[in-house]
Amino acid sequence: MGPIQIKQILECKIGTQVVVKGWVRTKRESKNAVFIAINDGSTIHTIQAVAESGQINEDTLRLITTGSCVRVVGLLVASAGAGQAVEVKIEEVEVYGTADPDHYPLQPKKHSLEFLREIAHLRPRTNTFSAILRIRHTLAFAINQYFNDHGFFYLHTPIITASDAEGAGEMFRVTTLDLNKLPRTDEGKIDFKEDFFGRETNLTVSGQLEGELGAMALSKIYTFGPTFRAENSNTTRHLAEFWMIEPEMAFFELEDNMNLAEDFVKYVIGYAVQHCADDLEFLQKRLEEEEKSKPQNERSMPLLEKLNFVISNAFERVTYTEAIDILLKSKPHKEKKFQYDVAWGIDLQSEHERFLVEKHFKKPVILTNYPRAIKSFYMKQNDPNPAEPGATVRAMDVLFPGIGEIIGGSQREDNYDKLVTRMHEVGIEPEALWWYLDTRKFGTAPHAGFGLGFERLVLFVTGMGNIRDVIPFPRAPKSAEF
RNA sequence: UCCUAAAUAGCUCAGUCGGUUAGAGCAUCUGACUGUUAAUCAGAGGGUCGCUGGUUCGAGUCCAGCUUUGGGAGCCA
Repeated sequence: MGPIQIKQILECKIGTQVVVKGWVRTKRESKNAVFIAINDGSTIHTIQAVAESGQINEDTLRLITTGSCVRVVGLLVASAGAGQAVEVKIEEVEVYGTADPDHYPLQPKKHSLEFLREIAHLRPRTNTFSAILRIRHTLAFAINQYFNDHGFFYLHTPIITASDAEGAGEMFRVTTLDLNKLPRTDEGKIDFKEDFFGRETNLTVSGQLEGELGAMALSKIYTFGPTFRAENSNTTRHLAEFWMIEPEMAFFELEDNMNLAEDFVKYVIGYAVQHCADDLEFLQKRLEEEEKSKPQNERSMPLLEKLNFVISNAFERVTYTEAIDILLKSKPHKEKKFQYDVAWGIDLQSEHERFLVEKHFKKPVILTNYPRAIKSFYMKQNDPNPAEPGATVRAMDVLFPGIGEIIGGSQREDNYDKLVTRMHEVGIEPEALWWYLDTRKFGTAPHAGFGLGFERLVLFVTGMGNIRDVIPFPRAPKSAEF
C-alpha cells in the first residue's frame, strides 16, 4: 500500500531498486558528486541520494533546496563515504514541490523552540518535532494496547456536555446563538431554550462522570479524548485543549487503583523506550547539548537513564498526613525557605511537591488520603482516623519529577446518602446530576479511577520542558493560530 | 491573573556613560575547493532597533503606556 518509506528502504538489501519520496534536508555539492539528504518522517534518519556532477540538469538541481519535496529513483548501494551504510545512486529525480530558500523559514541550523512555535505548521519537519510526534503516537498506541490487554473497553464519552457541575475548572461555552442578537427571557436573562441543545452546553472538562456510568456496566473502561479548560493558565504544564486518559474500574479500591496507575505508566514508558530508541537517543543528545550551558550540579540524568529508573523502581507511596509530617521536619521548612506555609489541611504547593519528589524521595511519589475539604465531592470518604487531624478521602495523586501531578484519581464515593450530603455541602445541586446519582441508587459498587494528562506523559518521556512543544498544534490563552 | 525578564538582519545574539555611517555568527546569493555529512574558504546583498508617546541639541540606549514572548506562581492533568 503506497510507496515504501525511508525507514524500510534503509533496511533493504544492497542492489535493490528503490523509489524515495521525501523532503530535502540538505544538499551538498562537490566537484564530482551531488549529495541530497532526504527525510520522509518515517524515521529520524535521512537517506543520502547521490548523483554524479552534471547528471542532474542545472535547472532541476537549482530547485532542490532545503525544504523542497522530491522523488528519487535509483539503486540502493553501499555508501562510498563514511557516515552512512547505504545510499541511493540516483537514476532519476523529480521535484514535486520547491521551497524558495529566501522564504522557507527552516534552515539547516539549530532553531529555538520559541521560534518553531511561531511556525507550528512547519515544525513537524524538524528532527526534534518529528521525534516527539512519533513518540507521542507510540505512547497513544501503547495506552490503547495496555487497556485492551487488561480487559478494559474504550468508552467514547461526550465532548459536548450540559453538566457544569464537574468542578474541574472554567469551561468553554458551546452555542449556536447569534452573539449579536441574544434571545432573552422575560427576566432579561439569556434564553438558552433557544440554543441548539435547548440548554446551556460546554466543552467537556472531564469524561469521568460518564466514565463511571460505563464502569457500572462494563466493569472496566477507559476514555482517551480531548479535554478543554478555559483557565487563564500560562505555564509550561497547561494547555486549554489537551488529551486525557481516564480509566474507571468497578470493584477497584484505592490500593487497586494505585497498582493499576503504577503498572500502566511503567508499561507505556517501557513501550516507548523499546520502540522509539532512535528518537529517544536523538532527544537525549539534544538535551545533553542544552545542559552543557548549565552548571554541573543542575544537570539532570540522561533521558534514557531517567526513563529506565522510573520503570525499574517502585513508586513511593505515602499518605498526605505522612507527607505533611515530612515537610514539617524538612530543612527548607525549618529554614523558612518555603514560600507557602506547611500545615495539615493545606493544598500542597508546587514547591512542596517538588521537595517530596525531587529532593526527599528522588522518585515518583503517590500521595493518598488527602483532606476531604480540598478534594472533589465524588471521592470516597474515609472512616475517621485518630492519627489524622481531620476528615480525609481516598484520593491519590501521582507526582513525577519535573512535571508535578501527572495523575489525579480516587476511589469514588459509592454511598448514595454520603454523596448527596457532600454535594449539598459544596454547593452542587444533586438534581443536575440525577443520572450520575442513579448509579449509586441502582446496584452501586465500590469503584475507582484516575485521570492521566497525556501531554504531561509525553513531556516526561521526551524530556521536553514546555507542554506546547509536545502537542502538534497547541491551544493556550491568546494562542490558537494553527 | 500576579511576579519577573526580554523584544535589534531570515535565525541566534552583541551593541560600553545617551553622541558621527548599526555589529557578529549562522542562513541566503556569487565564486573557489572538496565522496560531502548542519562541508570548508573568500566576497556580496540583507535593518521602520516590537508599537505609541515623552525627556533631550541628539534615543537602539533614558521614562511612561500598550502589544507579544520566555521563565516562575496560582488554577490543574
